[in-house]
Parts: sequence; C-alpha cells; structure tokens
Amino acid sequence: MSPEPVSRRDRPAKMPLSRGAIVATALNLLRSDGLDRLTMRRLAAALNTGAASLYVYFRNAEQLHGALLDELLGDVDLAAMDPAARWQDRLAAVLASYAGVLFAYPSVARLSVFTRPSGPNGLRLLEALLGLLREGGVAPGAAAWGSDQLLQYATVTAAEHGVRDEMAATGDDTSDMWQALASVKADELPHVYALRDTLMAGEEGERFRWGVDVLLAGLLDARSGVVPSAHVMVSG
Amino acid sequence: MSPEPVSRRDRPAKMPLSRGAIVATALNLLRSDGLDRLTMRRLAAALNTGAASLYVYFRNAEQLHGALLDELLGDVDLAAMDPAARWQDRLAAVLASYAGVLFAYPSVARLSVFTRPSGPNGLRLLEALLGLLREGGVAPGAAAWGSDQLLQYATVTAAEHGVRDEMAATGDDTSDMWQALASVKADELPHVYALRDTLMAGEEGERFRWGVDVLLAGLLDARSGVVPSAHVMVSG
DNA sequence: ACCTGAACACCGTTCAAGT
DNA sequence: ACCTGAACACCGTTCAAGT
Repeated sequence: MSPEPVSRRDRPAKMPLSRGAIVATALNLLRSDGLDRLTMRRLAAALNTGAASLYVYFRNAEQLHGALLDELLGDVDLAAMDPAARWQDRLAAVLASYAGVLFAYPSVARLSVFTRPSGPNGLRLLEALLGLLREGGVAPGAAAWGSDQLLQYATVTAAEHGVRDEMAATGDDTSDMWQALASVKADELPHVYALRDTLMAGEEGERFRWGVDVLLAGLLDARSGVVPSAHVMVSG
Repeated sequence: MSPEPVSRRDRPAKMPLSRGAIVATALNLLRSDGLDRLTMRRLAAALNTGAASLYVYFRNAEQLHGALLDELLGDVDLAAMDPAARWQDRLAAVLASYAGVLFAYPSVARLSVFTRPSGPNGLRLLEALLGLLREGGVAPGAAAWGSDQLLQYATVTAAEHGVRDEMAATGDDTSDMWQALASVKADELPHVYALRDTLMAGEEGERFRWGVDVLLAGLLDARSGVVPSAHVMVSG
C-alpha cells in the first residue's frame, strides 16, 4: 500500500475549525509566546490554515481577545476562602484570585483594562463581588458602582505588574519613575522629595491589599457609601 | 535667474530636527489623526525625513509617547479652584483637570495607563496631590500610596472614556457589556440582575467624582489610612 | 554627529475564487 | 456555508552608506 499522504506542510492532521478550537490554540500560543506574538497570522498558521479563515468565527482580533479573556476568567476562584472569614477578607481573596489569574498572563491583563469582562465567567465574578458587598452592608447603588471600581483597581494593578515584568525581561529595568524621583530637589517639590522612598515602597501584594481596604473603607463610609439616588434602580 | 529648487517633495522648507520639533509635530498629528495613526513613519514624513532619523532622538516609539504625555500634562490646572474651597474639592478639581486633559486626547489616555507620568509636569501634578492630601490630614504613607491610587483611577476612567468614544465613532456602539447584562436571568445571577440598570447608570463626571470621594473617605478612615509602618520613610 | 534609503521581518483585514 | 491564496495597505527598527 502506498503511504498515506501527509497533511499539508507536515502538520498534525487537521481538525475542523471552530470557535472552541481556535480559542484553545490561541491560549497555547498565549502561554508560550505572549500576547504580542499572538497575531491572527501566527494563530492561523498554528491551526494549519490562513489568517482569513479566522474571520469566519471572529469579527476581528479584538473580539478574539475578549473570548480569550473570559476563558481565562474561568480560573478565578470565587470562594477563595473559609466561608467563616470576614466578608472583607473573602472579597479581597476573590479579587486577589482574579488579579492572580491576570498576573499569570501579564499581556492579557494589559488588554483587559479596556475589555470589561462581559462573558459568562466575567459575569459570575461580578455576581460574587456584588454578593459580598451586599453582605457587608454596602448599599445597592454603592455596591454596583463600587464593584466596578474594585475590578478596575485589580485589573490595572495586574496590568502594571505585567508591564514591569516585560520591562525587566527586556533588561530595560531602569524605570523612568525611579530615575525621576532620584533627581527631585527638596526645595522644588518638597512633598515628593520627602516621600520619594515611600512612593515606590512596598511589596506588590501588600500594596494591593492596602488599596482594596481603602476602597472598602470608602464604600462603607456614610458620606460616600451611597450613590445619587436617581441612579439606584433596583429591579427584580 | 533660474527658479530656486523646491525642497524635496514640495514640502515647506526643512527646519533642523530636534526633540522639540519632533514633539511639536507629533502633537499636531495626534490632534488631527489620533494615536493609532501617529506612527514613526507618518511622523517622519510630516517632518520631511525618513523614519530612521527619529531614532537619533528617541530610543523607540514608547519613549516618544512618554515625552508626548508629559507635554500634554503641562495643560493640567494645578490650582483649579478657589483656594478657600475644601481641600477635597480642590483635589477633585485637580484630578478632574488631569482627567479633562486626557479626555481631550482619548488615545493618549489609553497609553498613559502604562506610562506613569515621570516628566517635569507629571511630577508637579504629583506634588500638588501630595500637598492636598497632607493638608487634609492624610498620613504621609497613605498620601504616598493614595496619590498613586487616585492618579490611577483618574487615568483609567479617562482611558475608558476614550475607548468608548472610539467605539462610538466606529459605529460599533452595541457594547458587549450592555448586551450581556440585558440577557442575565434573575435566578442565575440575582445580584447582577437586580442591579443591572445601576451598574451602567450615571453620567461619567458624576461617577468619577463619586469614585474620588470613595477613595478620599477610605484614605481618611482610621483603619486603612495608614500604610505598614516599615514603608513610611519620610526623608528630608 | 547627524541623517538617510533601503531592507528586514513582520502586521490586520478584505476579497474573489474555490469547495 | 465554509475556507483559502493572494493582495492591499500598512507597521517598528536596523544598518550600511553618506555628509
């Protein structure tokens, strides 16, 4: 018998394209090469097809990124702590789990700053946060707006961490901010000068937890803990 | 007499390149075409030269973006209010002025999320914020870390506004989040369902001011208003 | 030192043509 | 309906060669 013809360019046998197969392959490429190298062309090549084929399943690269983000959010632990713990600690743990997922994919964190997670996993995360805030006695309106602020804070913190990582990897480690602070003069910018060490001090996780506590204290504060009443529309 | 030779490709007479000239031209291109179209090649063409010439003055595109950002921050009004007003209101006004500058350059806002403003104008803004927080009685450590959180909040809010603007301009106005919230079922995600209108409600400036107040209340709170003491290094 | 054309190694997206 | 090769209209950065 004659040998079976090998599939094009000697790649593993082609499986049919599908949103799921594309996302799975994209995730692998993301893990191995990072978001910058996850291009439509390279992804298509990994799937043994041409870039044009991807546009049958995703309107554009941005929509693909959104699907990737939600896939990743499936790893967030929504009950990341002893249910007997204080609600604040459980909320911080959920946010830390979310931030941790983004830490593991630094370039995705950067992307997620501008892509509110609206897929099923993103909505589950939102539900968990709202539940914890309501449990803690945060008013409905403040919970709604506050959940957004908390999520935003965690996302940006993770994204900044990712950018720092990339800079370190590039060997571009002399942060402009460090240099700028080092040359500040006491008589020109006295507050910056006095606090120049504290501004950059602290371990990341420690600062993150501190920032979450600031937001929670603010949300519980009597003066800021409610939103303009016209916007509180509790339905259901 | 023979006619004077026109300069290459009939452009205005070439002035010598310099960091200043490059930044000025880049700002014009930014205003007219947006960041996405401000490429090294197009910028060089506007300066009547080749892209390679820009690399004499800027290590790469990112460094150019940083210079652009600091240039823009020169427009931030650091005394944006009656000095007799409450420090909270003055601080909110400074942040609103900062956010306003970014609103005027939506694509730069996106960029500034990952480029801490470390130029002279950025440092002046930081000095103003630290001064106001100290005046309000916020402890040194909390002022240092809190100024970062406030700046981050303003930056991301402006950047999100910019992304929304761009989507509206593209006609891509059916936000994924809106669609997702509309199809949430009461029994699956009860909190999200109950708050689905409030989550997206509110005018941007109103939400922004509310968020600033949450952060300030949190920073003034006795429990979160201090940072781990090991990090408070007041020098000078 | 400063400047440049040309080259290198890529991009996202569209479209006519195939199956 | 799904898939594709080829084309369109671009990118950032480097480098050898010029002035």
